Amino acid sequence: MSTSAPPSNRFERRRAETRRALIRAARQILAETGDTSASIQAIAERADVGFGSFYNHFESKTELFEAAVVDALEEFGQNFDKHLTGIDDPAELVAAGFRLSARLTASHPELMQVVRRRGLGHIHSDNGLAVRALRDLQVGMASGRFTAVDPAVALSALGGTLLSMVELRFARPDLDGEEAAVNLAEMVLRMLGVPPDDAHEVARRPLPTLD
Amino acid sequence: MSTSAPPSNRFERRRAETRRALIRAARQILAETGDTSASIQAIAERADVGFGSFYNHFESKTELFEAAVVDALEEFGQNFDKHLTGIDDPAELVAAGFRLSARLTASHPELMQVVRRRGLGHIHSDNGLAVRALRDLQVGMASGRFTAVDPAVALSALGGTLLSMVELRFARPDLDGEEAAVNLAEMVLRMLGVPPDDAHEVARRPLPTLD
DNA sequence: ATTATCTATAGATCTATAGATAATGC
DNA sequence: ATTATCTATAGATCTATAGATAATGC
Repeated sequence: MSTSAPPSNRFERRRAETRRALIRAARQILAETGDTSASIQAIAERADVGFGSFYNHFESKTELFEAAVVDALEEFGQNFDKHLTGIDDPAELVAAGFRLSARLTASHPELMQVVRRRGLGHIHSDNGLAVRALRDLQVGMASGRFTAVDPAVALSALGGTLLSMVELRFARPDLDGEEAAVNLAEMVLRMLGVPPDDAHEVARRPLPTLD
Repeated sequence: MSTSAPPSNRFERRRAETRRALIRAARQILAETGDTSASIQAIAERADVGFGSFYNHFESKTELFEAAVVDALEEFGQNFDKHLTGIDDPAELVAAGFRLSARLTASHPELMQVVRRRGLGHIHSDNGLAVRALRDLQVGMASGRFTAVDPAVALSALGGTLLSMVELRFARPDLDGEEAAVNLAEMVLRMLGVPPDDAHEVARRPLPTLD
């Protein structure tokens, strides 16, 4: 579904482009105000697409906005894949994920505003990011790096703190974002059962360069 | 504002009742679907109030829904006041707050659905609950019970985990709620810097009876 | 020939207000 | 006499669709 075959001909490419334009417009609206009451007409105009085209792709506004959220979460996950591959230690992975997310609020504010406003409801859904996080948590618990608890509980705690950090970045832009991220990462590691000294050190390891 | 003078005469009482009915209807809608696109007419009907009355109290739907969220958070805070007074240890207070919140999802689902859907954006606002939490965190950091960090960071972490626990209760009703709350409370205490042994014990102290 | 997009529009719905009605204060 | 509620409604806006247009496949 997220990895459907690349569009083979010009027809399908154009169709895909129209769909993308609508989703992009929906994402902008979610990021700017989070208010989904904009008319379909206004959305189509923003996407620079004919009004009727909307109905070639979506049955309702709700469906469009939901697709835009899933799309954003997928892109968020791809950033993790891109920048954090090769980190084996689950604890280091969690810390790096926090710090990466903090940086993304600056470099990709539109994307992260969508995560901020709609992420909570997807913590336990089967999107790629949640699935990967769950797997990393389970690896960490199996190896003893993390204290064992119900995986759903650990995932909740991790997702909740991540979202609250994103919220913090946007609500308090006056604070030093890197410092807040490191502090929160350290706290989250302690929460997961990493000894305080260890948590302090791991949270401050150099990050892989994020171009 | 939240503690305005009690309505002196029948006029004001009736006026207040109309306003309450509208807010109650808005809260129901927020709890049921979170979809704020219901028409003002539909909301007025649900509140069993004349359509035009809406404009005597609110200028827009946004204003009404915002008032409903503030109202819900206030009620959430009152539950803390009612059930958790007399607990002096900040760590115990945090743990008891988590367990109380978990129980409230069962006993007051409508209230807690609103907290779930709209709480994140109010973690750093000046509602009563956030202010109290901030104070308790600062007390705990001053006394050394908690590890000192920027209060806004601590508040984020606390609020985020609390909200994710509420999310977990609704998303995974199959899990044992009391157990999940205790586990999360223990994790949060570790996160705040309470030594693991302590955290384990404090999270399991008997709660004050919650009638 | 097929398919998506686009324009135009009918009909439904919604918002905001005006003016009538009902209830209370003084 | 005052004030809030209620009913009715004008005008604006929105949704969903029908039919024309444009672009590509075969």
